[in-house]
Amino acid sequence: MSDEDISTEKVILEAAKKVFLDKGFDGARMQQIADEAGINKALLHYYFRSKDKLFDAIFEDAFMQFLPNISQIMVSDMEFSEKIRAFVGHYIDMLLNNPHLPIFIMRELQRNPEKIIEMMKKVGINPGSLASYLQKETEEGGVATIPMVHLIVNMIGLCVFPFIGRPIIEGFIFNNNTEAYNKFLVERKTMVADFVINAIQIK
Amino acid sequence: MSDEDISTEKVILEAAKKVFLDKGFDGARMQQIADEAGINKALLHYYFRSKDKLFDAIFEDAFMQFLPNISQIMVSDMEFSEKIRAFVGHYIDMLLNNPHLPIFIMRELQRNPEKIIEMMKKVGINPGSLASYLQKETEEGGVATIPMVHLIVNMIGLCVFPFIGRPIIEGFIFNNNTEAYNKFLVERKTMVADFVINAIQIK
DNA sequence: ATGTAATTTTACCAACTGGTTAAACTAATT
DNA sequence: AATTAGTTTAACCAGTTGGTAAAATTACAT
Repeated sequence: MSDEDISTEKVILEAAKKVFLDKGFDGARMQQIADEAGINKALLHYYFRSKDKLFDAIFEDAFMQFLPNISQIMVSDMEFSEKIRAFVGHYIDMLLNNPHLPIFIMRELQRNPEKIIEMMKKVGINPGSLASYLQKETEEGGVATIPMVHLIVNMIGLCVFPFIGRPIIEGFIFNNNTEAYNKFLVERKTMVADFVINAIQIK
Repeated sequence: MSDEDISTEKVILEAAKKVFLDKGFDGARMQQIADEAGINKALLHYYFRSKDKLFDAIFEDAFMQFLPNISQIMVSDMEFSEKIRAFVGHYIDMLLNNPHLPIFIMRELQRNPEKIIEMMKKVGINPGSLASYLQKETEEGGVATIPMVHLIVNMIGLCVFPFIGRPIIEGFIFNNNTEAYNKFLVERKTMVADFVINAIQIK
């Protein structure tokens, strides 16, 4: 019982994640999720009573996965530039494994912005305290005095944007050459790090 | 006839733009667009035969508006750093006037990536030639040898991302303080320009 | 063997949605 | 007065969608 139970639940969650991430809540169909999971619609409602409940389960997981664990790296004892290199590398790697994550999160948060409050409670991190910690470190370390909030947004944006803007970049810049686009994404692991490190160096 | 005709069509288009940009194609309802326009559903179909046709009219406009006219500025005779400052300033200004544009474009292009081909035909620009033009200019001008494709994506990403990620930035970083978030956006006009210029300077 | 939970099958429902139709009304044109 | 295009009203339709109900089946555990 328990074995099958868990595995079926996981199969459903995986199928739901796939469909929801691709189509969004409004575009997703319960039937499609059932098909993807290899079960029928009735069983879907047997495990998760409603589309909303199923979606919530997916979204919470996805949001946690999307949240860069920036603190963990940034509070280590590396050189500041090495911290940036480590963060960018890890974060882009995660996005390469979950390319649909960013647009999904953004799309659904725009559909229901109040959700952000719910999420803030479930996550313990406090971006404010991290920012002031880093602000101090950079000021002491001969790094340009860019407000830390901007630096954090810049870093995340540089990592995330190429995934959100995939159709435009792949289609417009790379003439629909998927291979070139993927190579471009991998290149960015070093390219973005160099870019950021250079940007905050005092001349 | 012609007078009323044009004005009603515009009213519908404005209403449709508002609803589509906010809800996306899947989330938008024809009834809601009719209400927003202050007319009834029948008249909506009288002017635009179907939801798809109405959406296409909106999307094409929105896409053109979103496309940064990067070439125009970049081929002028300014200093390279001034070009960057001008581009970032103009582009962020446009986004401040159309804050929902980025997430709308990204969402709908993900829903129907083939659309990018249709759009490429309607737009004359060729990002490839611009990139090689700029590449030459920077190499001659003592600027760091960052591949121009990365530089362009970086610039656009730095401008666009704060608008796409609004709920996260406003909610998570600014504790839902909308005023602080807006101030942050305006700051970025100089902040992003400085950041990019610094990043590509050779030390 | 018996009971129990998981699963399928099938049929079904109510609400919603895009879209249509036709008749009537309005206001400006001729 | 007659015409015409724009617009409203209101009813309606067919397809889709989330969700339910119930009976039958499967598989496992006691």
